[in-house]
Amino acid sequence: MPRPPSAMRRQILDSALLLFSEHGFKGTSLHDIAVEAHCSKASLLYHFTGKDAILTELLTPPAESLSALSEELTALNGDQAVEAAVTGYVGLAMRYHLEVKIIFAELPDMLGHPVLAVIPRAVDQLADALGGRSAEPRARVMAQMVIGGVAVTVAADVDVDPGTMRAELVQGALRTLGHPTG
Amino acid sequence: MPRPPSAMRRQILDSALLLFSEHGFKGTSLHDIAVEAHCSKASLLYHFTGKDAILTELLTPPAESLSALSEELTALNGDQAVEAAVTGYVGLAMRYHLEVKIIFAELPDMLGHPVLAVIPRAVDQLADALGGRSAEPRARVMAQMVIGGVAVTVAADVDVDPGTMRAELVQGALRTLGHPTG
DNA sequence: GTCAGCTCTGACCGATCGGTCAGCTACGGT
DNA sequence: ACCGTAGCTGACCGATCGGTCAGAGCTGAC
Repeated sequence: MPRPPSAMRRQILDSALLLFSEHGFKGTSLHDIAVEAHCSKASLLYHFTGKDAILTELLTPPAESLSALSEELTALNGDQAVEAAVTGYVGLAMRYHLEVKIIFAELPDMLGHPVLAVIPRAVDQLADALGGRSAEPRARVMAQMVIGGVAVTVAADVDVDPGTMRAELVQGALRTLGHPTG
Repeated sequence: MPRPPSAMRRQILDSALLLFSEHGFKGTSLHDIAVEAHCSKASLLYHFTGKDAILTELLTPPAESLSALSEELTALNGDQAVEAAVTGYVGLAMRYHLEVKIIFAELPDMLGHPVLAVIPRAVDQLADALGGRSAEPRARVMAQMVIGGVAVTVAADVDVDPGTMRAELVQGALRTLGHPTG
């Protein structure tokens, strides 16, 4: 039964993303992925060096995007930084909502993963921008609340169209931070 | 090395709570708990019928508290409901922050657990109160954002004293929801 | 002294885990 | 027609998982 030759690799990644986001990384076995992708377990390990390699390939794009965002934010200050941080983070969270779910599902074990090693620093910079470069407890708590709130909301199954979701998340985050909504 | 007789059971629960909150339920083995509690794996299964029974005993108090809160909220409306929901939920989340971490770490698998079967309904009622009994997309998104934001912030290791944390979480949640802070 | 019972343990079990390996099949180049 | 190689697989491996079981050790009642 010849399948289109290069399709299997993509299919494995899609199946793994779905299952990881649904049952967690540790909660998903190679057997589960093989069944979902309609191939054998050995075939997974032909295309990928191991279970970890699948996760790495899935999480690399969002990790790099988050790093890039945090770099851009360092050049901004004040309201500009807050607004850019909010819209940028909301956009990333929505684009990679399944990956976000995987990452947040198994913190802090996930942060030990090499490909995610950049996250703590990126999140720190993000929180710094969200808090308006302030060291006040209020600012730090609110930054954490926004980061977590957006991540969980995006990972949850709220039946709202994406456009509304994005707009409400941005405005909600700005309100949380005590910023006047333009 | 004879230990005070009934101390072991409590010690097992404390060790399990710590490890579950740190590495997740699936990420913690009975061996890990036994090492942390300074006893044998077989001893765990003398005091508890299984790994699940340990989790059940840990999660029952917060689950019952959440149920009780959601019941109280049904009697309130408008601003009263919002304020009671915010302060009640923030208080619960802080009191049971380790348990919250465990629950949020492995959603939705955790929701399949019998002792947590009450949560979806309780959260729905909580979200309803937070959203001011409105069906608007904005209200539902904001309710989810508050629930998730508070949970993640409380589960994270933010170095802020509990009093400040509680006050900021309540005010932040009210701002997120667009409520005037008294 | 001795017996009953609570607490605790080492040894062991089947199941499942991630991963390895030899080999089958199909196909493109020559 | 032949062959090299990419794609894929069943069978198998050691490790670790949650859980079982017979019995050791201690303690209080009589």
